Amino acid sequence: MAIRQIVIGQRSETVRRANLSAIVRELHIRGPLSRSELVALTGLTRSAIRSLIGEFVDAGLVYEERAAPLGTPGRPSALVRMNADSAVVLALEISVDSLAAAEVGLGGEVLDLVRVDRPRGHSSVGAIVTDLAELAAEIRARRPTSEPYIGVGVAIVGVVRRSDGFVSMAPNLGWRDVPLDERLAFALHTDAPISVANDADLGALAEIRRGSAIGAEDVLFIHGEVGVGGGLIVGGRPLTGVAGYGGEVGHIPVNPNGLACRCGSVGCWETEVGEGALLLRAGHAPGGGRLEVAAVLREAEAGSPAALDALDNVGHWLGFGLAGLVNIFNPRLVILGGLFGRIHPFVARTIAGELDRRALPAPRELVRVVPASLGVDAPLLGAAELAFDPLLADPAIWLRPRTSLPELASA
Amino acid sequence: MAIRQIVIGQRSETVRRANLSAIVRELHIRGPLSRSELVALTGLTRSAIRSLIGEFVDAGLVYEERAAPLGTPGRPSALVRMNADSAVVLALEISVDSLAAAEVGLGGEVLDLVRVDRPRGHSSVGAIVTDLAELAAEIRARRPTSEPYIGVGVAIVGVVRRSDGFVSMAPNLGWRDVPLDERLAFALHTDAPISVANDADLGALAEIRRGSAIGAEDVLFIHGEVGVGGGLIVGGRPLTGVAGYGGEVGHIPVNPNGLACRCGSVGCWETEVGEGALLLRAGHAPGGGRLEVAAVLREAEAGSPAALDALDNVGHWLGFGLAGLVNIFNPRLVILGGLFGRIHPFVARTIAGELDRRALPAPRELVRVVPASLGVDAPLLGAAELAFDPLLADPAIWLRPRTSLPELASA
DNA sequence: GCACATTTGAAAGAGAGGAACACAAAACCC
DNA sequence: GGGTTTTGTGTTCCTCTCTTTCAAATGTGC
Repeated sequence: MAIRQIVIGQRSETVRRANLSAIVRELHIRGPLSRSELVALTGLTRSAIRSLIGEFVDAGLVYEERAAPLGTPGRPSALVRMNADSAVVLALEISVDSLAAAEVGLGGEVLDLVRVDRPRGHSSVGAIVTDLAELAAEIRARRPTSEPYIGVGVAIVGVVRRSDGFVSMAPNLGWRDVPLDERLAFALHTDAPISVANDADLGALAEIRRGSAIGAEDVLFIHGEVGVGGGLIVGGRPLTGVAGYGGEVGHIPVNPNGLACRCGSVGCWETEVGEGALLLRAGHAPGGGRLEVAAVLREAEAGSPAALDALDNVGHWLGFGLAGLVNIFNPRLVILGGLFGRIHPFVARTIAGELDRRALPAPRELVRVVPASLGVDAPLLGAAELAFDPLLADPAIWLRPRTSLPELASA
Repeated sequence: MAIRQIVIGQRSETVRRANLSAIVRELHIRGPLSRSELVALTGLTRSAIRSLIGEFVDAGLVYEERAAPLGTPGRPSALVRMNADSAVVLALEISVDSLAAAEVGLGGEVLDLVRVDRPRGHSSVGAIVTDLAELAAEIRARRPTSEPYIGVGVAIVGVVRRSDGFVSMAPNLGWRDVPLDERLAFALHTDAPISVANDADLGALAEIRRGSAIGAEDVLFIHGEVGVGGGLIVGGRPLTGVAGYGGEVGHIPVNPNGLACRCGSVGCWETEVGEGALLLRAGHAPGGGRLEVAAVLREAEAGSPAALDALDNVGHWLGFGLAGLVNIFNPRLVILGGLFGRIHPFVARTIAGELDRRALPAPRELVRVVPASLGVDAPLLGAAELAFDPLLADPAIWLRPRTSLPELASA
């Protein structure tokens, strides 16, 4: 019988897992909720909610607090609130010009956050891993308890294989084929599972969980920096592709007569809309970084024709590429992050014009283009969310082994 | 409490539905299976499979037949086989130059199929609906039983809103904003649910269910004809976008200096790779249709430089666009359908070259480009699959009301 | 203070799959 | 050709999880 198991049959246990997961997910994303709100959200009965919440309370992941009366008739419902300290993750970010680390508690509370500048250009894996470990140690030292992290999430400017956190390529750092998860596990002295993903993918995750795209199922997060990254949410799930390399929108060919791209191709989108293109056209040093971009924006505000022309040109190409993406994905929302978020006020009209001209009417009408709402920390917060995913997907695992967690008041 | 139900809590009934669905799905897609193969596939126990199969047998959807010994030791297992006549759908197709109708039974057996040529160019909705109804009546008349169809699926060259089968735009027919489902329901005199979708989307569905992409989770089906359509499968599910307009790859802008496209934009992919572009460059009448394309292919085989150049040019632009799509989607498979399937032998090398040059190494390595395996009927077969979807998703509904179905031998 | 609305708590009930055992049928081995 | 091995079936009882039901608790509004 040459047949492998593909479909997994469901059992009662599956139901329990799904329901526990739904409750944790709602609490984690929406914040404190009353039992009856949970009843409304999940469609389960009060009894079921009651018993499931009871288990979370016993495990210390959640506590209930007496709610202030809301002015509505009926017995007031106690608020169910996540215990941020009961499950904490470490989030790390390797960006073009900074490194960051944060500790985030269940429910999304940022307990601590450190970001340090990093010189642009190539760095050895060892150096960056060491720097990150130092940041992590700094945060760890400030932490009162000694509970281990339940997971580590890492955002990196680079192409990452999702299954195992293998960094296939990170041109901004000069990396190729780096098993980053292993290196970090060693440097951080941790057994916690380490998940690595592309920074734009994680920015998108953060935006749909905590930013301007909450609840949206079809979202394109386009992150501009030196290069262009894309975090694409399709039907509520991140587009990973067959090996996790999906979403590399920066290297869509858009201009057959364009410039050589560092990826080896010619006329990629990022050669037309990346930071370098903007600075060059505005008459600034193309390697200038964020400060130089800020200068261009100041000049544009002051009315400098060169700066305005450069922004207009980038806006044109941004719209050109976005039109194709809108036709392909029919998204509800396009979120512009990083550089694109900063220049949004200057390019919004140009982009809208290109979309009007080049996108099909039906998808065009439905899409809105907005700047990212989480700022520079979006990928870092997304890394935290990534680290929480196993807990959100199957909370039952966390309910059994841990019986004694820091106990907090429960009324 | 301003909260709407979003997550749906699971109950035992959900489990039952999921397991019934898994069984029907496997039988529908893989064909007859023994009980023990179903056990292996689903991970359920024999008792569970036994009782679920028993219900299907009672309902007449499935029957068991004594298996011939297979030469392996052990007691031979009875084969569980779908009863094709127990649930039949009607599939319809409105293509650029043909109309088709088919009757397909549960399990995918094509019971009857008719295809008639259609003059290219604009046609009124009424005329086409009438023609389709006639085809359907013809098939219906040949049918021995009078059981109603469980559903109707329609494939159409056009942009379709998935939720209700509203045809937003069909440039090949000259249609805008047509409520095709309503028109067909009236013309066919049927109460059966009617689902309408884009032909390329349905071609993709057929390819992952019955064609060359069985089991693949990330597939791009690119269908060339007068225009270019895309059926994109992401993570095993069709990419629909927020309103079902997703997958319109034909109108990705690829050439800023290109020709005006009938969509109103300039330099869309389909202006470079569509049938018109091929014929024009090969020195044929651009409106010539399939016969003219066949002529070009014969000339190319005979070594005509003009034909070869035209094919090479189309191959170049095909690869150019595909490179971007491969970078975005990181697919396992790109399937070329329609015109692109026919010219595949002539353009495969050119496409591969463009991909090598323009796609990122990581996704490039993982993708294969193949011609469609189902030929012209792919969208029609996909329409049938679309009509089966409700049954596959929740077979329980079909188990209760129908107690008397045509009974077939069960040993 | 009383009617009403809403939530809580606990016990009994129902639906679904799992585990274990006895039995059946075919191929293999000597 | 008979016993052994292997694979599959039928049946019964058990467990898990959510639902149902009823009584009690705790508010609001008049």
